[in-house]
Amino acid sequence: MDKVLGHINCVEGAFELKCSIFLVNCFTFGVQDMRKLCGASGPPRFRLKMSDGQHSFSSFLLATQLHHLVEEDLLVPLCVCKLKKTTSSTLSDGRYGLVLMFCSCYCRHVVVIVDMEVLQSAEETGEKIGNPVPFSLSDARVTNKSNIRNWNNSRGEGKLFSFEIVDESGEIRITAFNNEVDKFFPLVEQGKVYYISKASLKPANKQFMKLNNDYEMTLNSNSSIVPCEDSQGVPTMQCDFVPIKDLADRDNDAIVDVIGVCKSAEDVTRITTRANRDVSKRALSLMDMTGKEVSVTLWGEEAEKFDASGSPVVAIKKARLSDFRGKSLSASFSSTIMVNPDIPQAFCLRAWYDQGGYALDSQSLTETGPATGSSAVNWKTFSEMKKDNLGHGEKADYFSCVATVVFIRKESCLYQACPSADCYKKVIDQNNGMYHCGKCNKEFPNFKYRLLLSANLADCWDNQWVTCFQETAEVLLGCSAAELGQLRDTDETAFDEVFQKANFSTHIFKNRVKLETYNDESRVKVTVLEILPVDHREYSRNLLSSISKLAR
DNA sequence: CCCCCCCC
Repeated sequence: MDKVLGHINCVEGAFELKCSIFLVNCFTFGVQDMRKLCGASGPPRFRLKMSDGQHSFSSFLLATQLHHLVEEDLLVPLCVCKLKKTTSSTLSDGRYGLVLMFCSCYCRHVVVIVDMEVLQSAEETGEKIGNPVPFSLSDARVTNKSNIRNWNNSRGEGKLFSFEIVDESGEIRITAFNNEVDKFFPLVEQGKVYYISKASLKPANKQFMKLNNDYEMTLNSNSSIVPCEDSQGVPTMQCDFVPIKDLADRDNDAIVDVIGVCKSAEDVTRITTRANRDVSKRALSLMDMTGKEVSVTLWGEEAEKFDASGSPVVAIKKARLSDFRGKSLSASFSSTIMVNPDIPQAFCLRAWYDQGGYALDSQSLTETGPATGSSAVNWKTFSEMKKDNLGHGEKADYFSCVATVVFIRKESCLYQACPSADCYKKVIDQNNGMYHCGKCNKEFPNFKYRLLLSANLADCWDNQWVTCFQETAEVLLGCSAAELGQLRDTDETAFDEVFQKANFSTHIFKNRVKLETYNDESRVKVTVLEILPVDHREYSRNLLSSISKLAR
């Protein structure tokens, strides 16, 4: 049996049989299933699993004119037979393929045996020949493996990881949950080749699907993954590298493959995302023979483990291009990062760089320099923010301003949050000394205070309501959430003083602005990301610039 | 059964 059986995309031609001698191992499936399978009221049909000693395939159907072989006890498990004529066919309705777990996972194809001859009886054969590996997918190379991720939502909680596989017919994503994570996570390695069988197949949610496939697979308790030793001929990752210089002409949000020498790298830093997730990041500068550099941001573990020493060649498949600071790249969950990959383009770059490329006076497509004090700061007054419709685009806008606090809402500035380390969910007071967190789905005897401030800021021309979350609110009030909570509960005068002190203070506010719609009503929401002390030179420059714009 | 794609 040739390896062409059971490709990811199950093309019709894949079922041409290249070898005609098979060992019949066993019979499976009863009469009813076969009728369901055929969707007709014909005679019972027999499904056979056969192997050639190396691979087995379980979706053979015996043509009715050969049923006598079964009835005469000639075609029995372990006999050896020669298939003289076969046809392949596709089940017309994909649902049957799924219901029957035909071909283990994905294939709706069957091979109908039209003519065959029993060459050797079961008695003569004696035992199963070889140790055949089931076909469901052919050898499939793992191109991208995720970390283990936990989830927790209204439908429950658990852990999962996913990986992507490619063979000569296409690509598909496979996800493992819970028990299957423990079982398969250590086994699956990026770049290696496996036989994968008895996975479940389901239509992919196109909203999230980055791969070119309408389906995706889930591992279940019956699934098996067997490393394939002979991986020759299984395609390695195919990259279509874009020269760095050409990135300048590519659209924002384009997904590109890049390769370059890592000339420099930032240290890894921790940031908190808008979704309150702590994540590591590290930006690299990659350079190629076009003499241009571009900044690429790595995230999470990729950022932490990256080692820039020795200026390695870095290839990234599926990086996202952004127009932040000119042009820059970001690796995402679907990106594959390869350091010093074993490919010709990498050898070529290495040689070029070591033989003089390193000395090239390269230019970066990504503007660099400190965020404050450079032209990268997007200074706006509140009236400019409104006039320029900031935040009305698809993505949020960012701007900085110098403004004075004119009012802070004291009411509802604190909320009782879940005491778990990384959970900021508001807890429900059970009025029995316990507090319930809907996110962790647990009750706690305590809570932590968190700040959510609504403040009115004014500059010389206008004012604006803004939101400060925990960190910025603590800066604005000069007081921690825990301290403020304590004061509110014990010393109202001191609590009020905190607000009086913060009122009419002037700072640099770095903000995010986005139009948000609730119940058909749209309004611009301004969130303060950072509060910095006023640099008077900056302040003057900002004022002058605003005045001159106003004068025009 | 997830679905995060982040930061300026």
